[in-house]
Amino acid sequence: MTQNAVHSAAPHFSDFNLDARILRAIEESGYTTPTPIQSQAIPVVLSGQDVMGSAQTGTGKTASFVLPILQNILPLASTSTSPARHPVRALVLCPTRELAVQVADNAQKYAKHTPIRSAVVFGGMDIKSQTPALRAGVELLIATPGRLLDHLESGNVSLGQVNYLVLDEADRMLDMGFLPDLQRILNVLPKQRQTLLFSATFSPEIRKLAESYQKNPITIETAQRNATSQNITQTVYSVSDKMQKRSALVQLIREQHVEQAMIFVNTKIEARELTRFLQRAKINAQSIHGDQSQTERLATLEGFKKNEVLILVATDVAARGLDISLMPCVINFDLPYNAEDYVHRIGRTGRAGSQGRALSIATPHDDRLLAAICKLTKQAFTAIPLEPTPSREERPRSAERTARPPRAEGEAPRVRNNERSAPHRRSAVEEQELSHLRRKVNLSSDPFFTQPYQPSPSTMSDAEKSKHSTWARPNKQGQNAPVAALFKLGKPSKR
DNA sequence: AAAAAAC
Repeated sequence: MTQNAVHSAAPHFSDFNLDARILRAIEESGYTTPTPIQSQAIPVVLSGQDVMGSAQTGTGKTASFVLPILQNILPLASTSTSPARHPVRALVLCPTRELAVQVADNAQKYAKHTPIRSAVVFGGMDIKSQTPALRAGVELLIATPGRLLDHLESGNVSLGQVNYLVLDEADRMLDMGFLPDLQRILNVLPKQRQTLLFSATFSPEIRKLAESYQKNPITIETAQRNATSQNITQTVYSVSDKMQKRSALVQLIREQHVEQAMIFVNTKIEARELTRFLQRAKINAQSIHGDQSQTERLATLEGFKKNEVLILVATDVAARGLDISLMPCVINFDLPYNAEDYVHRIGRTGRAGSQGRALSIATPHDDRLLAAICKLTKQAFTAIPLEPTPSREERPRSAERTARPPRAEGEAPRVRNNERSAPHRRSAVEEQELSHLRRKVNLSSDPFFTQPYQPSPSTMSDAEKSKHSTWARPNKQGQNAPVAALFKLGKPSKR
């Protein structure tokens, strides 16, 4: 192994003291140059120290703990068939089931030429199918907390020899909802262990809390704290009230040429209803949220990865960690309640050096949420208004209106009603009106749509601005011009 | 104020 003595060329994975079998798997995955978080974290994890690692979304945090952990446990991996010779040495905890699956897939990929055994356990699936692997023994276990506790209580697994603990999306794992389960797991782990925390975001409170779970942690930050990826062009659009959001969304999808996107909403009900709405507008949409069966969630995510589904309407179950290759666009239909979630949501795009777009829809009601996002990510947004045309006659008919009357505030969500009013029951008039919305609008020559970023009258210094390259883009049209352009072109023609 | 995570 090269020890990186005098090194002028670009860094390479072979610079680390990794076993040839691990290096081979890295090579087969097509990676040559480690990312900054990998360059910095891997040696520290190999050295045995605790790490609190934060790096922007899509910069390879998973490999930065998986690779050195594999290296560290490799000498202990037995080829014996005795379960007793295969205790769990390393445990990775994840906040969602899909993320656990993804991390496990990665671990499997990097471990494939080694005798290290790994398994993943998570809820919502038959527990019996997970038991044999645990009973046979695995060195590396990836899990969601609840199901892991279930297996612990059933005596399917023992964690008494876990020397490496990773909290992936650590700030989430340490929040109130997870803390009790996490504490119960920590209670059965050896005190003598390495604890690694990784996330793109750490609030000051969580950062402080995290310290109590680690021993002299080395903090590794490869970017400004809580920063969004530079690869993502972020735009915020405003509408005057909540009822405008659906038609604004359809406009954005059509006029911004959104071909594949994740659309985030704040509730499971909204995920279901918005998906239904988009499907009626003949948009290829599916949803993913916690009220679905796990089988359905996994199938939908697979379909989205394979481009069989173009629009994935998601709750924050899909906000963190998920790596969907070259996914080009994230839309916040609702702004998230936590500013950190904004960073994670938009981080589903612009990964591994690719370019991405993030569009958000805000109402005046969302001012405080937007302000919190600006503050956290150290950016200023000027929302671009998307106002409906003034006269009732000229106003574009929203697909929502066409499909069914809008739901009044406070009225119970009409979930069952929705199920019955399937697209084939639409009247001819409704069909005709919907066809307006489906009309393909070619706006590629309009400067607004080839120049999506709206710079803000900034209060930032030039030095600060230079850290946010997307800021510097001038808007020759002036702030209101794009709005007018959008509305003129967005109007359905009366024919 | 909501989502997620065990049965």
